[in-house]
Amino acid sequence: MHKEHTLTKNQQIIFDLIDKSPEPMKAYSILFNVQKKGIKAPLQVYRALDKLVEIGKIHKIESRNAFIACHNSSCQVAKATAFSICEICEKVTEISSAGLSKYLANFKDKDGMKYSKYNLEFFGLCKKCRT
Amino acid sequence: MHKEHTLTKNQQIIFDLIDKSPEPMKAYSILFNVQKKGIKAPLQVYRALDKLVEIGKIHKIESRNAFIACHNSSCQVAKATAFSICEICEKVTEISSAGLSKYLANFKDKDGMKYSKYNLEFFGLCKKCRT
DNA sequence: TTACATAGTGTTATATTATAACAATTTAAA
DNA sequence: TTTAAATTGTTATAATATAACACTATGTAA
Repeated sequence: MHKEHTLTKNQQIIFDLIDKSPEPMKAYSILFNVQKKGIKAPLQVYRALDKLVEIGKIHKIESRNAFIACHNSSCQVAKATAFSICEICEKVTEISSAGLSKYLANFKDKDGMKYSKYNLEFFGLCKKCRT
Repeated sequence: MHKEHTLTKNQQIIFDLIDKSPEPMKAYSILFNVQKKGIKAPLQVYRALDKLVEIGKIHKIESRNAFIACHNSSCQVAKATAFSICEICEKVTEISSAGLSKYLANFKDKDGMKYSKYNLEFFGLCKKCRT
């Protein structure tokens, strides 16, 4: 479970928008959508995004420069993320697999180094697009 | 082993530069470095980068918007990549672990879907920066 | 060898993503 | 209450990436 943070006004507005979105949202699309709520500048969006990522309420899909809400309630470590991405429809799903996260959290490189933080993006075709 | 492709002039110039670099290179840094060789515009760089990524000669580090040469000669599937990234010095190393790639190539999500293509980025501190 | 398709090139302009710098305000803790 | 830390609002600008178009090279098949 996430540590509870009281979101500020801008953070709440932007989180709500991302949380309602069925797909990852890009920063300038977020900006466009919240302008009627008084958020006028890119920086206001990016600052809220940075904070929301930091506290684990949202994740950034690095290969897409887009953001989705975290729906992984068992996600202890907000910094360990895994997603599947459909290369046709661009649907993105957060993967919550105890096995996978355990494997990656325990993975050691050649030098015996372990990493608590990672981002994994799988690419393929979703059920719909495969048919 | 990579299928042999004859690189074009621009592709070769840009690959050589990235291949010699001890660290991932960003597109505009590449551009700056190859201007004396007659490559003048961003698009010339991006086109070569796209092709080099496509044929597996280089990889893109998504979280850094930077490119490194593939030094993983056993990398059958150029589309299955894993890196460790030092959060202090930004050193990036390609991970070649048969165990890891086997695990990820065989990973199935909830719906039983397997993914041949993935990108994994681990974050931590490298040996030097840990001390 | 010619003709054709495919891939690559060069160029200008522009779109998209993200941060710097600074002043003012709010919040939370000592 | 006072003080430090975080957040906000704002303008300007940096950094990353693609669109569109005309032209050129290369390989292949008739």
